Amino acid sequence: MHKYLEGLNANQLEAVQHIDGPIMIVAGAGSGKTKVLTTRIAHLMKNGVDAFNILALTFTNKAAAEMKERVEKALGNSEARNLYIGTFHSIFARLLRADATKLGYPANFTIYDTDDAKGVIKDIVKEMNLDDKHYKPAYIYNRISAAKNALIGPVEYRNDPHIQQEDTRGNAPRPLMADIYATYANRCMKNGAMDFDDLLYNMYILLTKFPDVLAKYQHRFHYILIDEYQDTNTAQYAIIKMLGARRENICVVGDDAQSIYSFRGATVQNILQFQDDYDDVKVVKLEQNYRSTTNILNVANNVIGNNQNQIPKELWTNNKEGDKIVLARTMTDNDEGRFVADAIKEQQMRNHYANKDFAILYRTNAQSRSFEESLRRMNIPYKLYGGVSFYTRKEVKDYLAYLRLIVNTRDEENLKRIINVPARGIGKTSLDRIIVTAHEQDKTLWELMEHGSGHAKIDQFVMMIKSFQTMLQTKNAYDVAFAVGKHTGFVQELYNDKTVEGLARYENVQELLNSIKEFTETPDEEGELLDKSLGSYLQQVSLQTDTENQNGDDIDVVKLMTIHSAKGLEFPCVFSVGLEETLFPSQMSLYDRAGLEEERRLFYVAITRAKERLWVTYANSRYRFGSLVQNEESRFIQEIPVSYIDRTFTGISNRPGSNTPTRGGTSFQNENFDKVPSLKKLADKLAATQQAKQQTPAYTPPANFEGDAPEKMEVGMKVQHPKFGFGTIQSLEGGANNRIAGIDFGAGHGVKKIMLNYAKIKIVG
DNA sequence: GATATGTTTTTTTTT
DNA sequence: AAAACATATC
Repeated sequence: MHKYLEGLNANQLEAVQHIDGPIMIVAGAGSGKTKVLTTRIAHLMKNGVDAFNILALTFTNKAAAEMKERVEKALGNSEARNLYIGTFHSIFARLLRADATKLGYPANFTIYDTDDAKGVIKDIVKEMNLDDKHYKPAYIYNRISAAKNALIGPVEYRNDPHIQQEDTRGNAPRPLMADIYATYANRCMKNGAMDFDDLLYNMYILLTKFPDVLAKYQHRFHYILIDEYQDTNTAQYAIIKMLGARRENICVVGDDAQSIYSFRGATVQNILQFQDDYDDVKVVKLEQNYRSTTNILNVANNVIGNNQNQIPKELWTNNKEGDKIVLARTMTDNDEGRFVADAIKEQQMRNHYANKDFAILYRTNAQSRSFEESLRRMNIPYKLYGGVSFYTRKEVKDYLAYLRLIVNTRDEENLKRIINVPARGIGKTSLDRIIVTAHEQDKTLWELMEHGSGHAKIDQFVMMIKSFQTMLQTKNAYDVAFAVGKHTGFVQELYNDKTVEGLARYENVQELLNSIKEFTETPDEEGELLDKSLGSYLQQVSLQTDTENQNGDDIDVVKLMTIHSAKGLEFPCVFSVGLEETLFPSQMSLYDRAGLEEERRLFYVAITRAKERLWVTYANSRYRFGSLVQNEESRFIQEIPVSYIDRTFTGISNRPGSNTPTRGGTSFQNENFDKVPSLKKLADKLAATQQAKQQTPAYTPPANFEGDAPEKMEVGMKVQHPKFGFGTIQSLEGGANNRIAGIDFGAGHGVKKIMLNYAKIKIVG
């Protein structure tokens, strides 16, 4: 047997050695899925398949990079670099470059991220004179996104009676949705830009409308492999089907129990029905788990057993039993943070774990705060994955906007973004005038400005951008980017800002420049001259999320991330935190079975990331939107059989910084919890305060309302405000010309800081 | 046109 | 609580 096939179990071997015809690999968590995929690719190549004829699609760049690396290792040569391995989005972006002009886009089209797209929608809503409180850009974006992922274009959208009903019925009708969608699609094309969903949708359109293009790729890709097939949406499904129709050498790998992306249009039906899509589908189940202890796996199996819809399978392991899992309940989110940091320290002392052996997994990015604080306090190094991405920081987006504009001047969004950054005297009024004229003449902003605008500062700006464009042909991405930073004054301005935030911004821009430099300095591989142009750089950076490329695997730090970003990863010790109703499961998911089952699958994913030790934690109360809220424990807690639980901790131990007393350390029966108000009491209290609010009569200001002079005010005085009504002065601060009073207006408005120079305040007693 | 101040919104999850 | 946004003032 070949060396690369050693160490595979019977089922894995069967999956690897199947060469022609459709195959579905149902791979449970930790069953060696990536190993099978990579070995199968190596096996195909050992059997004479050319790397150029293999297409492998993943969901993250990280997964793609790992796959490429492991194939290379298995092969022992550099042939793997010719493989088409990448995310759906990056591979399709690459393929679309070649034929974008057929669809009316420039070859160097811009890729809009979510913020860019929402910005365009916001502009459109404004232009149509609609209320953006009702036509919320985020809502519209999601709706358009869902349509595209279901292959519903603007025309189909308008003509679909069911969709029209959704948009026009109900208590919040949005009858102009179809118009906005159509305008948005037009605007994007005019801007020469595609959003994330367009990369899929337009790929589908390209293959459907141009049979020669379809034929080209059908002949190129003899073997297609799809990772995480349970997370594919309708558009991805249709494209795969078309690309693979000629040979049907399609290999899909997935686990219906880990389907957690339905909000992105993913439909688990794709994997459930794969066997109906093709004749003679070979099905291989990988049910042996090599990752987790028996206890952890049993917990996972029990939890997921509460779901109704699933492919029957039995995940088992030969691994040792391991410790029971630790269930911990704390008073507040801060206590939860402290508990986790303490537990990490304790494990490091007792069992000699390194920092990088720990992961803290949460439902929402906003939960990271308390863990960051506690880890920092205990000097435990950590790294945050996801959240506000490096590439969505304002200064980075501004810099990239310059670069994108230079490559694609059709794009108004990026032009508008930086035309006055740094300030060069082209303000809102001038800009609005150009926008109106351009739209009247059906031209892009750039077309209008290009040949002289009659506005000296704008002409100067145009000349500058043009000078950068001349560099595109001869200079690499870094040289152009550097020149842009220098000649626009952009970098200088950030450098001059010596505030803490300004310093951070300057550093971020330097980091961006470094990454561009790194891009241009990647050595050419033999026989292949890599494209180091700015256009090439922008293409890949637009699809980069910084969960990747920050080679975090090597550094010894605790990792903090959402469960979604943890998919596909594993850690010796895992903390699954925030198991509270309305948080996990999320509030949004509580009302239908499908939503709840997806949350449960998410919990399943969290549990199955753990190899050796697992903690499940939750807090009685936590800050949300700046105010303290009480939560019940998650229903998922009840689904963990008590026999696997080591309930060693409730409450928070008695240590400095904690104001929660504990008796006898960490006992299960802790009296603190008797003091937690019952749900009933809370509900009553809530109702009472709401009633109080309603009983406060609406206040209407008297006519001819005149205020008194600021210097007359004193603490304790009863005063009257035209909007807030009667109140009492609680505090006074600021100098003679800038007096600020803290005034308590009672139940309706509470305490407000009022600037006495501007507000009219009348003394009434 | 830029800056300062006040008001509103944000939280699912990501390519 | 923080950020994004909108309005007012210079």
